[in-house]
Amino acid sequence: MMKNTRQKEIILDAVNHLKDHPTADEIYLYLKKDNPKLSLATVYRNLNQFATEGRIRKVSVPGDSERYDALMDNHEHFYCESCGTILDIHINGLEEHLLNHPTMMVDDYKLMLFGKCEQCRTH
Amino acid sequence: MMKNTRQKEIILDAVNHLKDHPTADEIYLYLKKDNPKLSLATVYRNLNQFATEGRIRKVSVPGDSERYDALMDNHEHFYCESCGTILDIHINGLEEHLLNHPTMMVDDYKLMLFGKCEQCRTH
DNA sequence: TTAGATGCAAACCCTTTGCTTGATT
DNA sequence: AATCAAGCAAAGGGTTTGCATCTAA
Repeated sequence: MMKNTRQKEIILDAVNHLKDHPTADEIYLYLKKDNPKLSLATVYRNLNQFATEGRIRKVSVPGDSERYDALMDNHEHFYCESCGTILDIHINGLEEHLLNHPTMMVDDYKLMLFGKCEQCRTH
Repeated sequence: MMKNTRQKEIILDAVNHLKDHPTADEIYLYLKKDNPKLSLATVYRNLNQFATEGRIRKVSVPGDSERYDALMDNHEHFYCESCGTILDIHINGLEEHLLNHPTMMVDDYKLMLFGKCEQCRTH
């Protein structure tokens, strides 16, 4: 069975606190400041464990590091091609649209939308 | 300007011929049989070039190698979690659904559907 | 006390790059 | 002849793993 460690606690807190879909390395650097002995391997191991347990989610950006998201409700991701920000967005009726394929039994999906965010479009 | 080489020709042919969304390495091994001097770097370089030119498409599977697809029409991908096969599928009205977000200007998207394919469900 | 977690460094895997040689235009 | 591409090997970057030590239960 799983043990509760200080590392697990601060890593999960960090994903919750850094709401911008951080990479493992960003989480590591963020925590390293106050926890100088923390190791990157521990960050990876725990993120993987949390993801397996369904406590957080991985967000893949093609050709880039894996990112982590503590928001577990139903939402999509928008990747801004100018500034690299990942925004959470909602698309009405998408889940039903995707899971109700006539012949395929789809039980999950990963979607990434691309474009320029509001900020980058107007500045 | 770009030069026409035998390597470019056979690599593009291979992606067209191997319709199962092969990885760079699979393409390399497939071609290596008849072209023993072919190098993996050449395969990668040309696949990237073709993708940039819009002649083929990259298909990302989270946590796996990049795959390549010569089919350029509008379709989605279904990843079978049992056998690893990637199937081409069509989802009616999806493009409009995704590109017509009320506030975001979405100009592209990547979608991967997950489940078990017909084969794996019935055997 | 002991199973499980951490830290560290090394290993891994996929992909890209530097450089010399080779081929196309 | 000039330029671009190929081949090879080495480097790169992100992620995982082996192992000794440490810590929660």
